[in-house]
Amino acid sequence: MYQQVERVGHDGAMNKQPKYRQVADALRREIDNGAYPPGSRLPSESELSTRFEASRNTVRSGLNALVSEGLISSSQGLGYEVRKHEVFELNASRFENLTFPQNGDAYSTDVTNAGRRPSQTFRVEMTPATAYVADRLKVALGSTTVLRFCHRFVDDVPWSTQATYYPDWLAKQAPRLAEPGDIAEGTTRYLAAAGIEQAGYFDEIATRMPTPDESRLLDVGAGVPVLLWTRTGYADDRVIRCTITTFRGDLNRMNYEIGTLPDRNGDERP
Amino acid sequence: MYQQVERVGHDGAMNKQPKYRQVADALRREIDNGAYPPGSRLPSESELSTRFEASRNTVRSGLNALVSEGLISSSQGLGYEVRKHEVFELNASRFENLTFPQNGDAYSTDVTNAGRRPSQTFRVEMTPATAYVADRLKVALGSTTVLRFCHRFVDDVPWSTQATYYPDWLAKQAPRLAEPGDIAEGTTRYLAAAGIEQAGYFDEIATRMPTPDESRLLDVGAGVPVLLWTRTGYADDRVIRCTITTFRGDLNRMNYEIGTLPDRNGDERP
DNA sequence: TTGCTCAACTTGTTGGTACAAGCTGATGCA
DNA sequence: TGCATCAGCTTGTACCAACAAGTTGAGCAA
Repeated sequence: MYQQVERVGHDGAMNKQPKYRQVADALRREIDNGAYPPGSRLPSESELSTRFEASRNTVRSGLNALVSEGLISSSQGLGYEVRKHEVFELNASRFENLTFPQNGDAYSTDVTNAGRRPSQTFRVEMTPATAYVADRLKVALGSTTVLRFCHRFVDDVPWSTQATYYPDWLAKQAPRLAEPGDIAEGTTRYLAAAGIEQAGYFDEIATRMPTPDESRLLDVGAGVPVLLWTRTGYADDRVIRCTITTFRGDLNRMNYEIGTLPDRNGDERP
Repeated sequence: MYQQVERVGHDGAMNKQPKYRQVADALRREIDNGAYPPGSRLPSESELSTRFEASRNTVRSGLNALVSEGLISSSQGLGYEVRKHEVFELNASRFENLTFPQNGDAYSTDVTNAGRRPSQTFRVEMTPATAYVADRLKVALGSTTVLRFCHRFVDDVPWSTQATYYPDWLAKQAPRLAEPGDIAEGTTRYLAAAGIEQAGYFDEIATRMPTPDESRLLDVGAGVPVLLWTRTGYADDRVIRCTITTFRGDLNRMNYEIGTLPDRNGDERP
């Protein structure tokens, strides 16, 4: 039942692409052209099967490729939808200082300023340092750290997770870090009051596909990478914290302003 | 021929996961445990088919999920291999100045310092500004820009593409920008000699799955996102360039040092 | 009108088969 | 010995069939 689709006379150029890829390429082209705008639904598998003279499985392979590219998503019973991308800008270089109302970064402020509604769940726990965290905090692997963990939402859509690790010595010096509740005035301000002023930080940005855990927390399907942001904060020569933030890659972009640059106004798309 | 694998007595907990997902989860666990270390080969589809008492198609679905996660890769005739991740660090905040030997960023220097061999192909062309570039360069959509394009390799492995766009007015002021050859002393130094000194820049970092073009240029298969780095350079109030760099997300990590921080030495893993 | 059921759509899962095509090592010929 | 060939492994592509399960709207019942 195998049939190689050679269509030489039909296509002009020698066409050695497998059928499922032809399907994917054709649909991708139509999506790019705007024939299927963001948010619209694609024809059903059986319709595409008829159109491309291919079996349902072959069409599914093609669609699956587009899902992996992050171009479309599917839901059982509903069909395939062209994905929308509304990117949220994160200004990471704005130096953290005491004027920020809460928790070290400008999440709530930025989201509210964008006219969206922020919400989050929060927990505190003591946890042994993983290799990654131990390296950055300059503590022994497995030694105790205080973890303050946020799961953040924008308009009730899962947006990011943020895990901040503090070394044990700092938690002794600033005991409220290890207490379960929120720190009303913000951790940065609280630490400053305790004599710990963050003087600089080191940011690392990486990307990869989400682990199953991350897929669950951020509610991302196949084809959406995560953006990993690790910020290690220093006061003098001491590491005072390590913050690992996981973003949905399709909804976020990080910005850094360095040196002298004019006032920015207009917004732009990816 | 459909059979739901309910295995209640066997598994204890109610097991409602589809079979292909059970396969993926089991293999992921074994890879994480080190049973299949990076670079090693997985059992063949038919062996897995026997082990999991599933059809080859079902096993392929499970393996496909792991490929999409970026955990393994497959090659026809060879089998499935657990992916290795050697991450290359890119220090993006080191302020660009005249001491850099070439082309605006520290690519060759960094790669050579890491004991790897850099190589690149290069081309120059005049091209109309896309919406993305026009926005950043503050020029009209479709107006002429000079594009200087690099395709970069590390030890002959495709690593990144870098497209730098210069506005037309700048190319008139610094005509060698539009000439096809390399600028020996580096574009930054050349522009400084022409009276254009970059005073600051604005960086944007995003991630997504590669387009087919990017997959080809960077030689990435399914499951590897790209890291997009856009740097817009300013001199006084004028935008002098916009550089869009595309990295393989599995091989690169970007770093920013901001504020005062101690000397860093030890290296670390993701 | 309101609310429920159900048919008819959608995609998801699992099985089967067949052949194409890439890789490797054994075999055999020169 | 050296080289070409080929058998036997691997994954890749393509088809078929059947049933599970989520969604929606039509239509009937209260």
